[in-house]
Amino acid sequence: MASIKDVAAEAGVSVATVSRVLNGHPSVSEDARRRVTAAVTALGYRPNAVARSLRTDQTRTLGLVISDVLNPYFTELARSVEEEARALGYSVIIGNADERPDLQDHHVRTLLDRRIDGLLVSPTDGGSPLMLDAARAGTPMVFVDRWIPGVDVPVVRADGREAVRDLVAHLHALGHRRLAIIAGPAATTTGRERVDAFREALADFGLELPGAYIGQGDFQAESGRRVTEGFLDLPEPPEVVFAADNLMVLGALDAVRARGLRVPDDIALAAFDDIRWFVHTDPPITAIAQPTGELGRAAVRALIDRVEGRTGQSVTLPARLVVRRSCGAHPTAVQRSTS
Amino acid sequence: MASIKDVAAEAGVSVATVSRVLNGHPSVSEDARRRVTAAVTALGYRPNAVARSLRTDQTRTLGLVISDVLNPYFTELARSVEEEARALGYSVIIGNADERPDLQDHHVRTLLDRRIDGLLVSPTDGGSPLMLDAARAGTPMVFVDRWIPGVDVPVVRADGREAVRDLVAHLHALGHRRLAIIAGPAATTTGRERVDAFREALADFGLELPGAYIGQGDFQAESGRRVTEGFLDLPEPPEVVFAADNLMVLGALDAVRARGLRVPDDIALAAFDDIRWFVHTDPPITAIAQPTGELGRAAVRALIDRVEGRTGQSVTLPARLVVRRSCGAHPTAVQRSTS
DNA sequence: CTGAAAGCGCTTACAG
DNA sequence: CTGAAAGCGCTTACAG
Repeated sequence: MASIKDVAAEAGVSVATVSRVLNGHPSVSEDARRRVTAAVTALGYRPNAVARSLRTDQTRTLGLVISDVLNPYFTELARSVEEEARALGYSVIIGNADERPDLQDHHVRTLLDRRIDGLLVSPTDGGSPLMLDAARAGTPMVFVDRWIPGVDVPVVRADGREAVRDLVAHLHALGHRRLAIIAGPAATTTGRERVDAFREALADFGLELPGAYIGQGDFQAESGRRVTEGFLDLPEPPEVVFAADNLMVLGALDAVRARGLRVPDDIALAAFDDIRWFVHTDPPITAIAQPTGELGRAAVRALIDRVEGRTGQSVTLPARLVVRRSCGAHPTAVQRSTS
Repeated sequence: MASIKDVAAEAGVSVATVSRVLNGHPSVSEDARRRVTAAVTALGYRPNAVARSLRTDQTRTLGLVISDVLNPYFTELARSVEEEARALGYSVIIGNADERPDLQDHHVRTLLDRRIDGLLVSPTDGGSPLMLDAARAGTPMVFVDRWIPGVDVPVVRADGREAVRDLVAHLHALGHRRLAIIAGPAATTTGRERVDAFREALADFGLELPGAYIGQGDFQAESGRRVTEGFLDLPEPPEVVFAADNLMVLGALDAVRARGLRVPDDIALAAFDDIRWFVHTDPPITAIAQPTGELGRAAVRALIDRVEGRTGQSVTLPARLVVRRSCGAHPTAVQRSTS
């Protein structure tokens, strides 16, 4: 592969001059610029980003560590992150933690070794020493969706409190009183917050959230199935199961189907995170939708602000309830969205 | 951030010795090794992968350019690719082309500039000069799922011919005679092959595939909707619509639903690529499943073979039909899978 | 406007 | 077993 030296030789100038025209430096004669450009195309020269990074101490690359690529929510997040980053002149390298702290650490380490300019993380756990150290050491960092309390890092996320309250109001209006939740891992903020929001909303309606109605999931489909089976085995099963993410509701659906039960007649279902398929499931699933694209873009902007020395801000956007049929027929007054 | 010099100073040895212990070189005294290790942990030193890459001319990184991250098929492919690569000591950087040739080129260029060791591509089109040049210039490369004819690059893919024939047999047995297809872009191999396989299978049953029954899609949901609307507007609409990927069938479902029609009573639906949600759609969707994980792993092995100087082989794995209810009730004899 | 030279952080023959 | 030194491909003050 042709190097800058080859280009310099071909153009009859020094490598310094080649570098200057490559980087659009103003003080280069028109003649030199023309010859360099010609040499570049003649040789099919492409600058070596590795060498450039070593020299400039910047990679124009952002790292994104997501909890699970198989989850459409994160996939959409990743897409908007890459899009915004690209628009701002950065590349992004994605690491998939698969909800495993060890894998998460592996990716953080790899990304740090590659000297990415900034790190976007949706932590799978309470934070490993590695990640905490990186944050303290001053690596530009921003948390998206999930975050780690007590660390001085901006957080970009959706607040689902209002939407969860709307959901509970909807369920209550439909006559449901025994509501259960499939929670995410307690080590994650979203795992805890969604249960808290649910519990508080229930309290507003004079309802309780008994321990038996809190199933411990891990944001993966299989745990949704397991927890739902447990609910169905209860002497008094819940009337509604609210899954804290879109994968666990898939598992819940599997479990309900395996028992030959029907939704919403025998049991109602709802989920956090909305995906396109929910319109076409049997029945269409009521869900809480996050402004995913906006979150991704805001996170990138906050991170790049930090990378470039500005102060990146935390951002919290509201989530919203999308009512469908999985919780039962409902008065049109409550209806926020039909599809 | 501490550099190798700092470690050398701290350990009281030369940078050469530090490098040797870092790379597990045998000829280092036990004493030196101990002091270096101690210095490394004391300083929290992490080797700079950028510098190492520049020096060794290898990045231990593979590039993966997929057609669409929002498509669960590619997401699963990406996951298995990363997994296998990691097991073999490589990282992977994913580029999402969003089915756009220009974006694909952008990512190929970026990846090449970063001097990735090898490139895995699922081309969105017939191949840009950039990609063709890279292949000719000897960049280790492997095509997955889709490929470009006439280029000397191994191809790892699924052959859906048998499964498509099984699908047509299934449809024929159910009494369907007017079968239509939503095709992928003619510029992609999968866009063409699936139509060909469909046409051939129809011919085996004495059926034709009229031009009006071939809708031109682009592998995205919206095109599935548009094409399906066109089919429904036909004086004689098809009895079955077969979508060449899982996103377009989503659009088809949207279109059918918008007209108030029912599947399979009014129109039958089937798709290429199986996803977990198909079990829970209304009705469950009959699909052709690819051995996605296997494809990803085989592609990585073939690519790493090339990277490391061995001859990476092309691999073709069979796809299989998964019968559900979207094409109508069916004799259990034909049934390959229920869920 | 232009070039010679230093240096980014590593690895690796080459000597000893 | 160990170190001095060269060099990977760039960028960028410094002189001119």
